[in-house]
Amino acid sequence: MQSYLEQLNVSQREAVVNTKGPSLVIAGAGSGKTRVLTYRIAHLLTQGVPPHRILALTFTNKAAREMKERIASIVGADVARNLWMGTFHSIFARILRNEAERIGYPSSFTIYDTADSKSLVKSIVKEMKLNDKEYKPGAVLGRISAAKNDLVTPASYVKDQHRMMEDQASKRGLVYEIYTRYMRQCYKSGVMDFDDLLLNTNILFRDHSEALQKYQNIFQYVMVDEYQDTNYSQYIIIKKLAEKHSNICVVGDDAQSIYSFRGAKIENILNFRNDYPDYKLFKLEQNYRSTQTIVNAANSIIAKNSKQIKKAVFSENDIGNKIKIHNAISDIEEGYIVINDIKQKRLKANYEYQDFAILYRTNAQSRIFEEALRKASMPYKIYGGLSFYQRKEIKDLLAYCRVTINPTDQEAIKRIINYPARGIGKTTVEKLEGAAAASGKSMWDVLVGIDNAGNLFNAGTRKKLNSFVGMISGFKAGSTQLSAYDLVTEIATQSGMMKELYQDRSPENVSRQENVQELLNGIQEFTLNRTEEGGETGLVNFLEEVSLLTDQDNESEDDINKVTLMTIHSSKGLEFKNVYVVGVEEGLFPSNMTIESEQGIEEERRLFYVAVTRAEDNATISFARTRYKFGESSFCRPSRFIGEIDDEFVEFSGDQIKIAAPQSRFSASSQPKRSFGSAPVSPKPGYNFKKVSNNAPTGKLGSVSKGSPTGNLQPGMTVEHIRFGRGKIVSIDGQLPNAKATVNFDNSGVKQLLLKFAKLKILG
DNA sequence: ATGCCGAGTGTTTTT
DNA sequence: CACTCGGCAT
Repeated sequence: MQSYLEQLNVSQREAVVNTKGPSLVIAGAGSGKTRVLTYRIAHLLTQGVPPHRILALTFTNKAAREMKERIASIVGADVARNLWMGTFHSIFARILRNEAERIGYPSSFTIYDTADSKSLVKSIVKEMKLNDKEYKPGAVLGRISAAKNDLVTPASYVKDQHRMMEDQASKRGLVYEIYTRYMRQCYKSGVMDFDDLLLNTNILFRDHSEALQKYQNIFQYVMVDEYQDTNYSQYIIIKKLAEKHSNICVVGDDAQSIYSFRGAKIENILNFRNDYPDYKLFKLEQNYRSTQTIVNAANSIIAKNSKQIKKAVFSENDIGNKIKIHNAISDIEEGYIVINDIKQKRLKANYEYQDFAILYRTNAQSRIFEEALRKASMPYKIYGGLSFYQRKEIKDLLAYCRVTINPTDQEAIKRIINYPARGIGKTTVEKLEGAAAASGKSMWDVLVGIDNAGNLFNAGTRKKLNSFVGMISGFKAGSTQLSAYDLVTEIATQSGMMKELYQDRSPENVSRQENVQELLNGIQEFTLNRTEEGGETGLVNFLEEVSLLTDQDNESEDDINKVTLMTIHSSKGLEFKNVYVVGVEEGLFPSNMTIESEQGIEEERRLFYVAVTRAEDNATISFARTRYKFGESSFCRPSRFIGEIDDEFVEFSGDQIKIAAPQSRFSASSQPKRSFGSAPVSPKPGYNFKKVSNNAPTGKLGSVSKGSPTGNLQPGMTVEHIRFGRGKIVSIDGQLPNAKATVNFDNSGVKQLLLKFAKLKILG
């Protein structure tokens, strides 16, 4: 009966059974954090706490799902399913859907993904006639998002001197105005973006105390996973919800706080003791995951950080192997080294493919490993490419669904109003947008009343628009009669999407057809699951789930025994027997974007800590001395982090490279600048230049390079191929590596010569 | 209104 | 390199 308690060590058990009052559980990497959370919930349930009075918040759907399954296996599925357990976003989307009217939203509100948000920002920038070079959608959206996560509304944004100054400094002084319009537009469209789900929950609780009280009463116990990753908005929600019963338990590890870029405040966990002075502290310090060497090495890394909660993570597992550090000549070679190592380990130590993970700082690094794995015919899976839900055909179909549920969803309308092509062009859409903005109505309302819109549109256009409205209204009518599956099937055919996709059997179209079919299957599956759980099965609910899903959430069965490739960020919470941390170079990891500030470096260091602590048996680190960036090869030097691991835990493979201490930030910033070098080349007239890359030379001479690395050319060097501009490679005599030229001092002359020469001789 | 082509530009990380 | 955008041609 109580057997689950016996599976815990002393501190874990303490954390599980002390359920009253505020608790802070500091859980070192691999210390059984999930186990504590699940058992704690199971413990509450066996003590008779009704499941629906427990709120458990996670950051990923995957974490929530796994926890739910584990709890179900202890207390039974029918109890577990009534828990309020899920991601912040999904739980509060659910609450907002119930309470939407209180804050002026339709309960059928739809959710904008990042692409929708960017597109909206873009049209606002355009509408305001601002320079889109300065007001880049991504950057502006970042500012808006940061403001929302700090609960700064447009009105208080203007008064926030710090923000305003930052905006002015980056020549984006009007962000506040864009923010204002953005909010207004979303409100008018009945949509929320990701941040709104949290912001609006805050607004709901701030302005409607009866709503707050309702949920305060329901949630007798509040639990939060990965508390170090909460932002201010989330922090306030939790604080308010837990106020009444004070049974709040937060679990996290300050050493693994890696999401400050999206507003996470490590202070939330550091200051927990100030918020709840009568809190109990539980420290989980025994790591069950990794070898002693890995744990100790990781400790030596994180010790370099200043801000942290003191803890002594230790392992009683085997000592294990030292962390191997590979020094590769190039990024390509790094790929081979890693793949060969996997090959050998797999054979020698009987590992399966799934026991290996390659972790990198940026998604762009995946390609090289992908290629190497493919060449070696090893199975692999990549996380973080464009996910299923971001594919065009899926977004299109989902946009139809969104418009059906919520016709005022403007970005969704814009996406499908002319897809498949029905002769409603850009100008018409712009006029519609203008009319909507001028009248304060939503675009849909303008569309519905199009015949009264004066002579803004000619009769032909009006006819087309009316038929679009008719189609959507038809879908909407169907939405009350048909099951979600039948409705979406209907939408796919009636809209003409199917016809478009089935008009030919090109490979792309076939794959699109399959994707649409997969989405339909997904709806079917969703309906079945929800029916079983007694949940809601409407299309709204499906859309909500889908909007908050990430690609990690749909792993298929045949993806199991494969080598995993992912960013370090997405590896958090996971573990693998063998981990390769690759591209550990200055400028890449730590990223150039972060090295300006100590805070930035500390976060990168935590990221490095996360990477190394994913490993159970072996952690391998590698760096390359040259790497392709922007289509050009450039020199790199090993990351300062490599030098920060205590020597006793590492072992260099091949030449040991001295890891220089980072220099002053001016010189540390990186790779040698590429230079024109002095670049006389003596191509003889008559050579054939052949275009190798997509783009022809622009006429700007970028660099002349020797072999692949671009470096400072010295007189006397032999040049092997020539580039113009960025990534534009021109071969001589049709052969890239064989064309030679010699560098001499005459720089400008050579530029001219090359320029002229290239222009004349380019073929194709 | 749509589509192709060259040119320009940029890389952190993501619920 | 990969992606997007603007311009020009259809």
